[in-house]
Amino acid sequence: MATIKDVAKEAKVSIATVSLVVHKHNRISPETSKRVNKAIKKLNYHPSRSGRRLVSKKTGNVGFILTEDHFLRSEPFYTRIFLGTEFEARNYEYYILLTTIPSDYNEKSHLPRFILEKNIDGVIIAGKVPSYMIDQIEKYDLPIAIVDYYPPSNEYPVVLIDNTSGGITATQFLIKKNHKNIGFIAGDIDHPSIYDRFRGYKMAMDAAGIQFSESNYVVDENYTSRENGYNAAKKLLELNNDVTAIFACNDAMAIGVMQYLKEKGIAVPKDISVIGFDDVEADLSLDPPLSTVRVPKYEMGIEVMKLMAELLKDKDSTKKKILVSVELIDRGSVTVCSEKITMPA
Amino acid sequence: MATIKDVAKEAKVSIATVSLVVHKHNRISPETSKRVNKAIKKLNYHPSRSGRRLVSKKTGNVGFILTEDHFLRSEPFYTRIFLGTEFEARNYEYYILLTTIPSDYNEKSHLPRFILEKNIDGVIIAGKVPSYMIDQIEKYDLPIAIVDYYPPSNEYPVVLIDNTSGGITATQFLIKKNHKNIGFIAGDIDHPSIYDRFRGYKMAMDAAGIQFSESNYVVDENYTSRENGYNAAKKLLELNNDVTAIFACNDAMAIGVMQYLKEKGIAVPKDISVIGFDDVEADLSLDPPLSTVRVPKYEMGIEVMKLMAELLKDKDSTKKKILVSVELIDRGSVTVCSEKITMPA
DNA sequence: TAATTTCAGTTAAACGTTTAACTTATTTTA
DNA sequence: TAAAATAAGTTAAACGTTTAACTGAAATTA
Repeated sequence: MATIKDVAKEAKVSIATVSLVVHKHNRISPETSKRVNKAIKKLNYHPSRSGRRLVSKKTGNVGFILTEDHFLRSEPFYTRIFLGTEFEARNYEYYILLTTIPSDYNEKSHLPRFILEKNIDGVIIAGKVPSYMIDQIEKYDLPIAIVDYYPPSNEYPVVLIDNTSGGITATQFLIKKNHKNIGFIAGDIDHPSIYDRFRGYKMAMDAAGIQFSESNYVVDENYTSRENGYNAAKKLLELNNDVTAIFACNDAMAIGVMQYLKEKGIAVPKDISVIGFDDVEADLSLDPPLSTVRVPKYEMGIEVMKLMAELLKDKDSTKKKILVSVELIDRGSVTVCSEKITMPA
Repeated sequence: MATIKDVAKEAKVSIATVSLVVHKHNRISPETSKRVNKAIKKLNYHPSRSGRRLVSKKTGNVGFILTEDHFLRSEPFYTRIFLGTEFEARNYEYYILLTTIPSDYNEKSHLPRFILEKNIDGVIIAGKVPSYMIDQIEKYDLPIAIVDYYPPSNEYPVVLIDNTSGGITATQFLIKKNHKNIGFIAGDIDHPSIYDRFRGYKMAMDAAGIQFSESNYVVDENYTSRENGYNAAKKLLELNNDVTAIFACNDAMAIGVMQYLKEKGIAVPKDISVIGFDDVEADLSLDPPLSTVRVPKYEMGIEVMKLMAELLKDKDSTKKKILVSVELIDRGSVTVCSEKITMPA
C-alpha cells in the first residue's frame, strides 16, 4: 500500500505538497499538481482513513441507533430507513455503524460502544428511544438527528411522517367515493404518529361537513397489531352496524380488520371499504390487496442523513423538522359507497 | 475526551504503562494496574480507534454483506443474524459495517465501498450472493466467512443450518404421534436448505419403515411463500386425501397450508396436524399456534463472527463448516393421529 | 529603488496509540 | 559474593495524515 511518503518521493516534492494537491488547494502550481497526480495514479495511492482521522479528529462514521424491538418488527420498516441512510451516506463518504439498544435502556445500560470509543462523528436515532439515553448521548457533544420520533426536547433536527396529511388524504379519498359513515380504528392513540392520523381523519370529516360520531371510532386497543385490528373491527361493528368504510391507523390493524370481515362474511370492498396506512409488503398478498397510504421509508433514511451531513459541517447549523409526504395507493380494498345517498331536497 | 495522556498523568505513570494495563500485559504490577484502572474509570477513558488503527494497520471493522432482497424479507431472518454478529463482534472489539448489494449483482456493479477503500479487515457474507461477487472480493485478499449459504467453491468457513437433522426431527415427531401418512410440502426444492429438509423427511420415514409415496409430496412451487403453501396444500389434498399430517418446508408455507385447511373446514390439528420450519414471529398468532423447528438465527450470527475472529488472527486458520442445530418447538398444531391404526395381525 | 505583497512551495508539530528496546532495582543462582 | 535473571516500569519511534507557520524568490507598488 502506497503512502503519502511514497507519492512525495515519486513526485520529488514534500508530503505537504502531496496533501495540498489531494485537497485541491490552490497554492500549488498546475505543473506540480500534474506531477503529483501522476505519481498518485502510478502508485494507486488512496489516503489512509486512519491517518486522516487521527489529525482531523473525525472518524468518517455515523452511528445509527434503534431499539432492538424496532429493528426486529416484522414489517422491515426501520430496515428500509437504514438502507436509505446507508445509501445517502455514500455521497458524503461516511460509513454507517448500526447498533441496537435494549428497549428497556436504563441507568444501568451502556451507551453503544461507538459512542464510548468516539468512533463516530454523529448519531442518528431511529424511532422512539428512552429519552434518558438521548440525555446520555448529549454529554458526548455529538450532533444528533432523529428519524420517526419526536423527542420531548425539541431541539433536534428530525424527520417525521406527515401523518396528519396522510389521515386527511385517506379520509378524503373515502369521502370522494361517497362514504359518510367512516369508521376509524387505532391502538396506542397516545403515540404522536397515530394521534396525528386520527386528527387528519377528523379534519377531513369536518371539512366535508360530516358529523363526527363517537360510535364511529375504536382506539382503545393497546397496540397496533393484527390481533387488535381484528378486535377493534369487532367492537366497531357492534357499536355501529352502518359503517361503509373503515380507515385503520396502520396496515397491520387493517389486515386484522379484513380478517374479521372475511370471517363475518362481509365482502371487501363491496360491503365495506378498507384503507390502511404504511404500505407494507403483506398488503399485496391480501384479497383484495389493501389500499393504503404509503410511507416513504427509504426516503426518510435519505433525508435524515442529509440533515446529519449539515450537522457534521456545523453542529448547530440546523434544527430543521422535515415532514415527508405520504401518498395514496389505491389497490382494491376501497370502492364507491353502494348505499343510496339521500340528497337533501 | 480523555486520552491516554490524561490517564497517564492522573495515575502518575507513563503512557506506555497505561497501554500495557489496557492490554492486560503481565509486566505491570497489580498495584499499578489498579491505580491505572482507577484513573481510567475516573476519566471515563476509552482508547481511540483512530490512534490504534494507525499503528496496528487494522481497521477494526468487519463488512457484512447481503442482498437487498434478503435484508428486506418480511420475516427478519437476516436481521437477526446480523444482530448476533454485531453482538459477538463487541467481544472482539470489532465494528460491523452492514451493506446490501443488488440481488442482480453483475459485471457492471461496484463492490461495496468499504472493500474498495480497504476500510475492513474481513467480510461476512450472509445468504446466497452471486458467486461472481465472491470472486471479485477474493482479489482483495480479505478473509471471508459465510453464513446461511454454501458457495460453489467450498474453501470458505461457513455456518449453516442443520436442515437434514431438522427434517428428521420434525418427521420423527409426527411419526411418534402415530402419523404415517405424512405429506411434505416445499417450493424451490433445488435450494440446498430445502432439499436437506426433504432428505431428513425421507430418512425419518425410511428409518420408521414407512413407505415413501410420490403422492405424499408437493415440491413444485417456485418459491416458499404463503401463497405457494396454500397452493401446495390444495395440490396435496387432491393427490392424496388421506394425509393426517403435513410437514411444510418452512413456516411461510405452513401458514399458507393452515389457511387452506381452514377454508376447507379441515380442523388443525384435529383432522390434520401441521408442522413448519424456521420459527417466525407469526407462528404465535396463528390459531392454533404453529409447531415448528426453530432455527437459531441469532446464534448463527454469533458463530459466523467467531469464525471471522479466527480468520482475523490468521487468514488461513480455519475452513470450518459449522452446522447449527435446530430444535423442535411444539405449540399446538400437531396432535396424536386420530385414525385407527390397524396393527398387523 | 526600496519596501511590500504574492507565489509556490517546505518544515515541523500534532493527532492517540502500540511496542521494541532500554533502564533500574530486586531477586535468584552458582 | 558476584553474576545472571527477573520484575516493573519508561523512552522513544513509528503509524499516515493535516496544517499553521515559515521561507525564499518573484512580482508589484509607491
